[in-house]
Amino acid sequence: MSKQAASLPVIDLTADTPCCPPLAQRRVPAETAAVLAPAFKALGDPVRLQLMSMIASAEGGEACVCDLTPAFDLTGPTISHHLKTLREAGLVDAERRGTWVYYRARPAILRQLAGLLTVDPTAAA
Amino acid sequence: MSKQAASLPVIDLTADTPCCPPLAQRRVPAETAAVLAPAFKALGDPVRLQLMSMIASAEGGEACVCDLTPAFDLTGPTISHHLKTLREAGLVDAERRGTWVYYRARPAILRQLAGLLTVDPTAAA
DNA sequence: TGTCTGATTCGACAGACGTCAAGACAGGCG
DNA sequence: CGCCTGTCTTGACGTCTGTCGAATCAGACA
Repeated sequence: MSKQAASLPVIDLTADTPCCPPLAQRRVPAETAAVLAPAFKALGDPVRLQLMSMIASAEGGEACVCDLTPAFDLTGPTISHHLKTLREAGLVDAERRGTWVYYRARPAILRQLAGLLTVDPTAAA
Repeated sequence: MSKQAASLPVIDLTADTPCCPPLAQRRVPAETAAVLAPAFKALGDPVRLQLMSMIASAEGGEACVCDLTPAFDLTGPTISHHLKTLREAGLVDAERRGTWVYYRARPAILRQLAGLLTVDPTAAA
């Protein structure tokens, strides 16, 4: 990732984000929207949504790229690109161990997003 | 981007969608991903995320376009375009009453999305 | 009827996105 | 060392997206 920091924010939502009163409870301020929208955007592709699920639901909490790639009818570079998108959105972490690279979900941000979308149970459908 | 459905799917997620065991619990099947990803995608823009919040948190559960538009530094057509995107994603409903058009959130799909992102509280950050 | 206001649609444009092939990089092994 | 396998980066291509101005549609009202 030998790039300048400008293009790769690598959001850290684990800590001081102006987090998550439910979307339907208080109006989301522009700054919060700017921070969280990229995470939703990252989940807004069917392939990435499945990748996210495969990683988050994997045994041991992590998944190897070598297991993810063959699950799709896409080339390796394309999967790698999607994983990079998830990484830059702060949704997953990557770690190289020997030959293989493992991806791990970051539950904190998932909880934030879920909290944002939470709806009062008394609200009608 | 992936495919593009003919034109206006206008997803109805209120009923028979193969809904929502949490993303981290069971791997999301391709069909479910294809149905839900567009909803996340619709929320993946800061303007739409704020629009969604303004609508969902509005008094009476609905918001007039005339109240939404001036909250942004964007033209009317652009706001209208974003609202159309939210509508096509099944996140909101529109209703014209006289001169004004009112938008109303659809809690059911918000609940589905929130459920998908739910994480076991025992999971570490 | 005509006109005014609010909202959407249309047409166009720059920029971003998803995808692939080809190449580069990293680590293991002979 | 060289070679192999797994992963990522680069460069390119076509499509989609966000935005605007202009035109159009829908009601209200005189």
